[in-house]
Amino acid sequence: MNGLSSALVTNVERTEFRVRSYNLAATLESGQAFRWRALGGAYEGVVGGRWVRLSPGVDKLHAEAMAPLADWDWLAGYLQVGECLETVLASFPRDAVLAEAVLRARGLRLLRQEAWECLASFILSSTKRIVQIRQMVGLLCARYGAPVAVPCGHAAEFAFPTAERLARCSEAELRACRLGFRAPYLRATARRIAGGDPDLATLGSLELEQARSVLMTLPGVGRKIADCVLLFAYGFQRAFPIDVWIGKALRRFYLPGRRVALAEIRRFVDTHFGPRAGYAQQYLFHSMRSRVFP
DNA sequence: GTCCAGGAGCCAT
DNA sequence: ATGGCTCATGGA
Repeated sequence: MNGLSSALVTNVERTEFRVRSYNLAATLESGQAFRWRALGGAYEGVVGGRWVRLSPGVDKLHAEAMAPLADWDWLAGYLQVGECLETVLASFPRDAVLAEAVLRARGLRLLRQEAWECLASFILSSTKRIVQIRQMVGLLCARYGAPVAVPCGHAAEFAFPTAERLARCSEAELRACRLGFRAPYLRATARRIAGGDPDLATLGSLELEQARSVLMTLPGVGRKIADCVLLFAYGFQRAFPIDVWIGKALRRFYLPGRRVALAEIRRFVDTHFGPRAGYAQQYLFHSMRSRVFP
């Protein structure tokens, strides 16, 4: 190895997070975030404009990122390694369906993502499969994201594009990223966010319902996508996104035998799953997706 | 070909 | 309030 590449390789910094029960694969592949690529047992992605490689260990996660780093708080927060999963599970109601879902995805966690990336990604999510959302997000990043530092010899990586950058895109440029009818939604919302109305940095200090109604003023953001952002970016753990999978699961296992409107499903969810309902939702979602039904 | 995907917005009841 | 229709795109 020559001196140059050696110097660059040493720019990778490493750390470990001690964690009780952390299912990295289930967490990073459960449809919360769309930028992680599996490489063997490891995962590579970009968090907060930094390239990251993660791999699971025994009661720990190994992490790599590029120097210089003042600290690892940004990654610990994203991964929510300080969250006590036992406390979360203890808050769940005793019901057999949820219990099985928890067993099927031991160690699944909720991430705490950057608000704009989460919002923009879920605007793209409507009537798309997760693999296709990943493709759209990947195209946006490659074309409009700022390049980030990567290890020597590593393929180029890009940050998630800022709202300001996407606000300058034409609808045609966004459609060229395969966004389809979501292109005008993303463009219009990017312009709102770039203009500072609403200010995503202050939403977290509002009450859940208040923050939700602000998000729902954005083009392309209805109840479901608002709840995804509230849960995955702001940590409102009562938020309970109901997509087609979750709706199917709730009707089948909790409200069977008759035709049930979405409003009734919401009333059931609010009373049944408790203060960490959103966490329960993620277990149910993962369980439904990883299972074959007759 | 047909069906469906981590929906939203619009319009007619 | 509630129920249908349309909006692109790609994979099974």
